[in-house]
Amino acid sequence: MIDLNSLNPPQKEAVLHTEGPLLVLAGAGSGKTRVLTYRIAHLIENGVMPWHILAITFTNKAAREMLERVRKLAGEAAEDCWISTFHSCCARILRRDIEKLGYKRQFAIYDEDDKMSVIKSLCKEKALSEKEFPPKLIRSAISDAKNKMLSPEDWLREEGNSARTRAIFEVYQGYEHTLKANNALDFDDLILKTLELLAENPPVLEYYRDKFRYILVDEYQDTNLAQYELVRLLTGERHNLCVVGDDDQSIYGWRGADIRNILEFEKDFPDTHTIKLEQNYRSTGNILDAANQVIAHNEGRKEKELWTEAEAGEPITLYDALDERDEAAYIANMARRRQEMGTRPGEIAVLYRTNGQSRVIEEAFVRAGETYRVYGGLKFYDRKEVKDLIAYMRCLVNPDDDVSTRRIINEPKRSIGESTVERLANYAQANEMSLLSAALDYENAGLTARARTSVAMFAELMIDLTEVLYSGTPSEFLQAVLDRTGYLKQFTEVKNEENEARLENISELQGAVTEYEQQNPQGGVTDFLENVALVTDLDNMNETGGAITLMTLHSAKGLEFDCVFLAGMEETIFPISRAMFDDNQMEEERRLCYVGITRAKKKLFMTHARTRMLYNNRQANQISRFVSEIPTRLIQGGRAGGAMRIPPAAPGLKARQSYDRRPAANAGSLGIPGVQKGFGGGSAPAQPTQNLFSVGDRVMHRMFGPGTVMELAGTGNAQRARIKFDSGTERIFAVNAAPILKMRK
DNA sequence: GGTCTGCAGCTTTTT
DNA sequence: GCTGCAGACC
Repeated sequence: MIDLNSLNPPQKEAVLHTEGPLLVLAGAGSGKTRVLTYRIAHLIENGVMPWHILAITFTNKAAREMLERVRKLAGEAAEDCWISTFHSCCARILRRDIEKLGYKRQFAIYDEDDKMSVIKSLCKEKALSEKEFPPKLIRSAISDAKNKMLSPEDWLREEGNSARTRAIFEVYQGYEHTLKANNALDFDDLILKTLELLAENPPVLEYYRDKFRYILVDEYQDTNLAQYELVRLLTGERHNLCVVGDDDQSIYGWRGADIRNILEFEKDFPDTHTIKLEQNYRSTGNILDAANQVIAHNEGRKEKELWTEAEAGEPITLYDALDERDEAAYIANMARRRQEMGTRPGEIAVLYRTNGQSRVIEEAFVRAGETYRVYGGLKFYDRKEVKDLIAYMRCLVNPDDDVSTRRIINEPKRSIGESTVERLANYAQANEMSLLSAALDYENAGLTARARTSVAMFAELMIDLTEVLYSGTPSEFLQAVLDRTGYLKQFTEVKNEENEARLENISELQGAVTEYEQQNPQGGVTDFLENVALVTDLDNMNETGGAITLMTLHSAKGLEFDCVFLAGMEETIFPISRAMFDDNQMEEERRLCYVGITRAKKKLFMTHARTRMLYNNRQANQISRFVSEIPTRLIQGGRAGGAMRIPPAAPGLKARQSYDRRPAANAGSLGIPGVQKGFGGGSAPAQPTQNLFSVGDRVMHRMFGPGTVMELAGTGNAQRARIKFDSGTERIFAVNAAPILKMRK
């Protein structure tokens, strides 16, 4: 029996209001997941069959967590609910019935890379220059169009017919043809094709409408038009739809998420009951206050103000770092300090705007001997050797998949070059067959004698492997691929670090396949591949357990930690430069900041660096406007304490030190009271004994900006330098005390 | 057909 | 500073 008394009145209301459309506007940390899980458990307890419940979340991680929590409340019955992401849910529906749309059941799911290669080859075919039509731009145009449910023709109509749009239109059209011919869907198609399937097949629609009598959608603010339509279609007349969201946490506008879906829900479902959850149970007062203040700078939001009964707690700590390495060292140091104060490492997170920022922070953690875990970034399944092996699996499961066939036809090298592939491709096109079929038909494909031999061997190999595919388990199949292609040979012949790493990745892939097999005994290679495409990277990671978490602000959504670091609080980093001139994008950045702040339960650190290496360029950024939007009363003064000085990188660390570092005294103020200063105000001893500067060196000074060393006197700690700044000013400094950085030439 | 080298472009964020 | 690609050379 679940106990509803642990819920506050609006939460309880949301759980009990089971019939009819329900909109729950749930601020950050207001117990949204709690409401959803209790609601599901409550439904089950009141006689709703679990298989009549569909709960959609935004990430796999969230889905798993929700399932876990429902299981705790409702027991085994939870297993019979569908709790999944939009994309997995659609893939599941499509695996069953996609043949009705003229696809085959073993359809492939294309990732961004696959899409790119399709687009690039189409551009080539149509002789479009990559300068004038960057494939990336075309890719996003196509994705935008799909998110808005526009066919190529619709899109052209909307955009207007010009030479330019016409060209993109043709690529879009060709792209659709190619994917269909390859029996492949991209991420957007998963939603669109499901919609199509349901819209065109009344019995199928009826089946799912009857099946899903209660639908719940989490993170509703992040749904796009297609997803919204899908939900609406599935809901049917029953209208037992409960959506939970927070317009202030909409951070996927760039992916087609349409905030209007939440703002206009009440219009779309006139009998909607709306409940607001405004009491925050997560953060202490100061953190919540800061979050409220920041988000208040946005316009066009649903008015709400989070409040808490919790005490004010610790103030927010802002650290003013000299550069990104100082910032990283500070974070590592403070993370250590918090642990000494009793915080478990799994309760600490470092959040940043772009994945690229993680590297320096990782290096600092390595140096500090800290265990950490990076989410996102370069994904396991993106590594070349892993992709190659996956491509073997893909093209044997789905022989229409020319993209995968192309990838492995000469991998490892088997003397099938560009021209041979082109010949095969032409033959395939002329005979409306797949590239793989053309290879199997090598005798008639018009190849040179030499090429014919190579292709014949390839064809043999593929036939062999197909047999294993149908007779063996996925892991046996992968083993066969490795054995019979000689794929490993290229990495075992020469022993070096890189090859070791690749071999390790391959073992890891084998491990992943085996693990998948154990967890899904009835699953075949097709299921494994679907898992690879949809469940990707981080979801497969074990519980954060004992490690500090590093991730982007985007992936942090929905999570919470006792102690959070927001790194890189600088203009052009966060907010990111491209949002500077677009009000909508700027508001989205601000929402992202709001998301970041509200991840913290007890302690929030913000850091920014005065100069930062970006694109091989050292730049000095202003402190982020978001920091200035937080009242100074919430921000702590005081010192960082221990010296932050970083020893030179150990040789094995691969850390790049691009300039020499001096301890700084009397760090300047940025006009924000109580800002902690870099290097603990010069408490670190000046270490080097040899001269750091020489005449002609370019340097950067806190206040005076860039300049050139004109003259030097003395050595070591006593060295003084006359510096002429670009602004015209000339000064003499005691080198080891002045806030000067030597810049790389 | 394979391999090496030098250069351009690049980083938002993710299912 | 890294990656991917084009062009040159074997």
